[in-house]
Amino acid sequence: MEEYTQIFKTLSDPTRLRILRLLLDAGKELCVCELVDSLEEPQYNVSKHVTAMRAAGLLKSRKEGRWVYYSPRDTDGEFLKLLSLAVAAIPERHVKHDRAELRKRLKLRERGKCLTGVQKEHLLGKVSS
Amino acid sequence: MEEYTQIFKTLSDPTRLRILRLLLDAGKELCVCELVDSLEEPQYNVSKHVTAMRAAGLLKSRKEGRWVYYSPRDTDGEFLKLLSLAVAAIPERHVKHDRAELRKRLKLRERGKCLTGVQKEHLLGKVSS
DNA sequence: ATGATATATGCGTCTATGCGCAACTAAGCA
DNA sequence: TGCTTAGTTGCGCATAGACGCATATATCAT
Repeated sequence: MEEYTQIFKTLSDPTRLRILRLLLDAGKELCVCELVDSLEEPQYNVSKHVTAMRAAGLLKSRKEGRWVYYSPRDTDGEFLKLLSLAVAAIPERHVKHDRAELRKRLKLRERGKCLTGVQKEHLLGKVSS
Repeated sequence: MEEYTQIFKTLSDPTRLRILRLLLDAGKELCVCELVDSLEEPQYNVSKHVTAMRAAGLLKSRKEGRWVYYSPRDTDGEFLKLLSLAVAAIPERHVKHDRAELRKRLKLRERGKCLTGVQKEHLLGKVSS
């Protein structure tokens, strides 16, 4: 069962659950800096989380230039399909804020591409300089 | 989101996931000693896990004499309903053994009631005497 | 090449959690 | 009243995981 408990464990962290839900709602791949600005979590943290989710088989990634776009992995099995539906069924009020931040952030795209990094400087994970 | 991450965390342990799946498959409430003999996990361990699952809102319990019967809580919301379907969709080979042990154990019931405690003595959690 | 930028990762720390053991509660029975 | 039995709970240990910080990698621009 470890194959399945691993997936539940991955979703047992608020940041990771928010990431998956945001990606499911967005309907398009998002890069790390867009996730950072939407979730308002430090860059190194978001990066670690998406890496873990990718390892768990929940996300796939695509590198384009300096950017890495993440999206939900195609749900091959019935289990993952139903699990995604469950996550998508979390009432909207829990995800409203993240979605609003994402909408703002997506306005910075041009021709559908992300052209800049993290906008909220205090989320970079660097302290001085 | 903690309300939801808590549920995922609860299912991120193999024993707890097996308990839920077994209860979903059984279609009837099971007492602790029946779970112990089916899962072949120590009694105090199973007890702790079902207590945690009950606290997380996944199970309900009913006491009858010396026995406590557990069953999946009625899934009021869409989220829990889909989550239960996902757990029920875990391929059968992962739960075959537990189910076989449960089938054997249920033969000890009389008039639909459990009349005895843990049969596999080494799972009691007591060591000597 | 040099520097800037997007993302990833290694390390130390702190907290959370699962397990084994032992003691406890509660219900039935002699 | 005591003994047995089904289940629960508190404690200590060991491990796993999340975070912050610093640094590393990789790509692009000048």
